[in-house]
Amino acid sequence: MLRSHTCGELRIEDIGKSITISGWVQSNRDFGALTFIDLRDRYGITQLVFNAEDDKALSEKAQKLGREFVVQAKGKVRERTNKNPNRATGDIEIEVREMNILNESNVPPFTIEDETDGGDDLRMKYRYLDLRRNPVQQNIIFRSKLAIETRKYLADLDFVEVETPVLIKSTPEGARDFVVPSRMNPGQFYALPQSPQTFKQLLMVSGLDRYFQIVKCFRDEDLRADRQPEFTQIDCEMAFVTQESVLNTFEGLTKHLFKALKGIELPDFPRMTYDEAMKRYGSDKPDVRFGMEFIELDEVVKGKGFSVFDNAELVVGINASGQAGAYSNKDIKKLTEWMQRPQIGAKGLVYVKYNADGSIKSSVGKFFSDDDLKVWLEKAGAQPGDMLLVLSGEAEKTRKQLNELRLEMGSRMGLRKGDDFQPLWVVDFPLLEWDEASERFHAMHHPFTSPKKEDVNRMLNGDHDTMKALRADAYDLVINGAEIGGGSIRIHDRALQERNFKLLGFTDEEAEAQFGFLMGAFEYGAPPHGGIAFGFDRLCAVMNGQSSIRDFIAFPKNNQGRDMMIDAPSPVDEEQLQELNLRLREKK
RNA sequence: GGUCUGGUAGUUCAGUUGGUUAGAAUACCUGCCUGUCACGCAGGGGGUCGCGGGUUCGAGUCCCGUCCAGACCGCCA
Repeated sequence: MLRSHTCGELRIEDIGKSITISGWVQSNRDFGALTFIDLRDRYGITQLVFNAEDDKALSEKAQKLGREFVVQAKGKVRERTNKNPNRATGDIEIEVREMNILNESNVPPFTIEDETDGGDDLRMKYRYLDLRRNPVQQNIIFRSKLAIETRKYLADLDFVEVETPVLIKSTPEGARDFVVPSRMNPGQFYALPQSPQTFKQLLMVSGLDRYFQIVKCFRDEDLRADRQPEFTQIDCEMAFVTQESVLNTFEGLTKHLFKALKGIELPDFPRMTYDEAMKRYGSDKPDVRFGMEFIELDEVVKGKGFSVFDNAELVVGINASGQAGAYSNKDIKKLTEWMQRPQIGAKGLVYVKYNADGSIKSSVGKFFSDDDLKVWLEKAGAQPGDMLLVLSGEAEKTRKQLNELRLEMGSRMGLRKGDDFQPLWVVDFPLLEWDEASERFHAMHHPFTSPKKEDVNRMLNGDHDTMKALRADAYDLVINGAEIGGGSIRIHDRALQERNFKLLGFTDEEAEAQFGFLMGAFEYGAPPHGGIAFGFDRLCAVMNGQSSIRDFIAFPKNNQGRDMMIDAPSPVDEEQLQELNLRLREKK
């Protein structure tokens, strides 16, 4: 028996017991005649004591234990003379009688502690050591529990977990596909799924009624802190439902997960249309933990001879409450420069400080009298001490820029608290988005999304401008400004689906070649259906107040899509290429 | 495809206007120490300053290129 107890479970009640524990050496505190070893495993840390008076040879052996050695110790639990209140096992220690070194360890390249000194690349290269650290281990355990609770909740609602294939067909729509050559079909390729979308719809045609899957998806796009090339979704689909049923079901799931894992009872989720979200927050995934909503100022700023505003499509601002005193001219200048960085690209930033003493100071004081500015402040509901920040220009761009500013100010003002969770549904997304560059429509969600019932006829018969105004039964779950999930009611009618492909620029032949199987299925009694997919990694991160998903994935990839531990991707043998009928292009 | 930040001891970092033998903390090694839990004390070893080129009497420092890492924009139906 390598252990009778874990390193986390012995307590004062266990005093006197003879036990065996195994684990890793966390630290070695050597006092000559007395040696303390902290032994660590997933469950905790227990202190071992070696006394040279009792057993000199054993004590000397203990003195030589290095960090991360794997050790088995047999001995007696005893009460400590100096207790450690910071540790669950701090009342007891093990008086060791026998010790075996199960394995030695090199000196680790970074400290295996809650706060490590290791940089990101080292941690990724030695991920198996990083995963020994308690915070990362807790994240992985959290993820496991989240998956288990998801399965429990959905299974109770009669959802069936179905595995869909990983080797599927490449489609040019949407994200880039990862592609896998087929040895048995020379010159042909599988693609890894960006999502199991068409399969889950087919399962609805099959009458499975309620499907879910916790499933890996793959997208060959550039990465971010919250984007990995392979990621996990809680993927779901339901037959005979309206949007309302889908939202209620997955609001229920989300509430259950927060209750089960965080002990938090979330109130009902507010709903906001896409248009409203854009108008009030300049984003389709607003962080509603704080207000600072957009204030449109066009009516009160135009026609006063300030050409920047007069020529702008939109003049819009936010009120940074209580910030007038906190920003010197230099600070404003810095903030303006921050807004002018190419990532944001604002032309400038207008401020109006409503000072605590009631006086007004503004970067556009030359063009507007105090009385003019007071009208702005009134419109913004500003109080003395507040500061108005105003942008102007082309409407869509300006809203996007002000969204960045709002989030930045929210962060600076400490309004985006990690332990505050504010979910909302964003609904009524546009069905189609006109892309100027390629002069064609793109599906806002995906090409299987149904227009709203009242828009179906307009979609079948309308002109170009009508198409721009079509609304979809598409919805996103947003928590704290992060898009956690998205879904829609799907098209289940062949004619409507054909029309949609046509609008998206498919020829009939292309649509048939790529999605004929789906449209064919629609002709055999496809029920109305809809669904949703949650970003599982993101949900883990957001529930823990973090923005990077990497620490919730056991073996993540870096910015370049590389696994730095196994060093993938890597070249393959010429022989392997030949077998796959592939030839690499000569390097230029 | 682009923008920004960084790369100096095992690790995390400092390194002034270009100027002597490149430092600190921590880790590591040796010795001492019976109540530590960030143990303490004394001593020691440890550097291709990412790589290549250039400017200069002289480059960790300036310039050009390149590689790597991170954040972001584009992209992500």
